Amino acid sequence: MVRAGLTAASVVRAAAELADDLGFAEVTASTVARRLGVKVPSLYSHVGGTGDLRTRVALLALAELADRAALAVAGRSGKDALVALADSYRDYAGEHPGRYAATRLRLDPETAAASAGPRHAALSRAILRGYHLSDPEQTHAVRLIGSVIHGFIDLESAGGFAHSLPESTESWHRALDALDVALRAWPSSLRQERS
Amino acid sequence: MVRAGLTAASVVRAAAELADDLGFAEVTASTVARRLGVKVPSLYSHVGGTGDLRTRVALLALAELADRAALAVAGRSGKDALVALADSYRDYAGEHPGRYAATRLRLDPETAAASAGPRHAALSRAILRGYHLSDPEQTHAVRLIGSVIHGFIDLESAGGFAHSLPESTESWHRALDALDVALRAWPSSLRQERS
DNA sequence: ACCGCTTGCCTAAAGGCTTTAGGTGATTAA
DNA sequence: TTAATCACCTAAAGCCTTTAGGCAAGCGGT
Repeated sequence: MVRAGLTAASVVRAAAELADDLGFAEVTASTVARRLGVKVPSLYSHVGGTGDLRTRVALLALAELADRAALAVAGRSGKDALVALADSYRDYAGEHPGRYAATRLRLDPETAAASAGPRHAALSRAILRGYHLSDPEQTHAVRLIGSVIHGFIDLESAGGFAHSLPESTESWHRALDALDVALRAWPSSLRQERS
Repeated sequence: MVRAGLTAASVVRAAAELADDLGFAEVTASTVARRLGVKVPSLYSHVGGTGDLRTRVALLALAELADRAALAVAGRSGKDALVALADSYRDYAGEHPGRYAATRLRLDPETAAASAGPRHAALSRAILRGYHLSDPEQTHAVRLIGSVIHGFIDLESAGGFAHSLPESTESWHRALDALDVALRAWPSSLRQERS
């Protein structure tokens, strides 16, 4: 009997590839074992089961994405940095749809705190250095940036913009232009205005 | 043997309630049958199975949400209309988290076209009457509005903003203020600018 | 080189979910 | 009242998850 040489890492890698190929929902002990050419119970020595497997893929994706985003933002500022950050997310989602979907798995607070999640928040905050917002307003702005980026990618990947002109990439550029405008003219004091 | 009086509609209603209580992922033939006090195979006369059940919940939610949104927007214009539309989405997601999650189930194109989905798009477009954008720019703007609203609600419901000040409702108001600013100063010709 | 120990991967088995087939009793209409 | 319909049932097959326990591959010590 030739041993397959499984490790926790190799199992998770296979799960991540499977997620990208077939969708994150297809990541189960069963499908991963099949892909590895191994019987299902063999996974249980390396990984806790289907739930644990998904969590590990999420942590992997979060970390990979944070690495990419950090690299993209390094050496840029202002709108340049904003666009680089946003593009790194969208590109990652395009290349690794399953991993990106994994990114939004609900993690328990303890796991979330130990994940790369906080690095993502820190990157958004760093970008805002170019926009000169007060500290509490920065938090609101971080949330807006996250909403636009995540919301667009999610709708796009769900096929919301598919097969309808104009190109969704064009809309993406417009959304980032608009976000940049909004951040520069941050409306913290305009709350009372009527249109 | 007392008959339970199931109909397709009553089964879907039970499924929707179950989604709101336990999460959309818990909607299965099994859990719904349990909630209805009925054996699993009994559902198959009324509904096609787990997949069909989820699709029907999605269609129900899409229709309910479109009704609410249309009511909210009626008689308003400009920023008022934008805020009313956005709030109707967020309020619905708050009251019916499972149904809202169902809203983002991938439907096959035919089903999607027959759903209330197009009404949602039409509502966003209607709102933009107050912002005087050219037709192709309207499409970009519709996508941005969807991204901000959906992205925020999704991150909020995933617990992304939980337990960290300031209040997420405050951020929501800021995001809509910023969106209003962005729509009024729509950057269709500023694409070349550097920050 | 051999021997024993660790441990990786296996088979077996229990329990749950999905879905189809076919039966039985409750309701309805002649 | 009785016959027909149909709502809900039991039975059964197949897949997935997870635990328990076995066998043999490959390592460390001699």
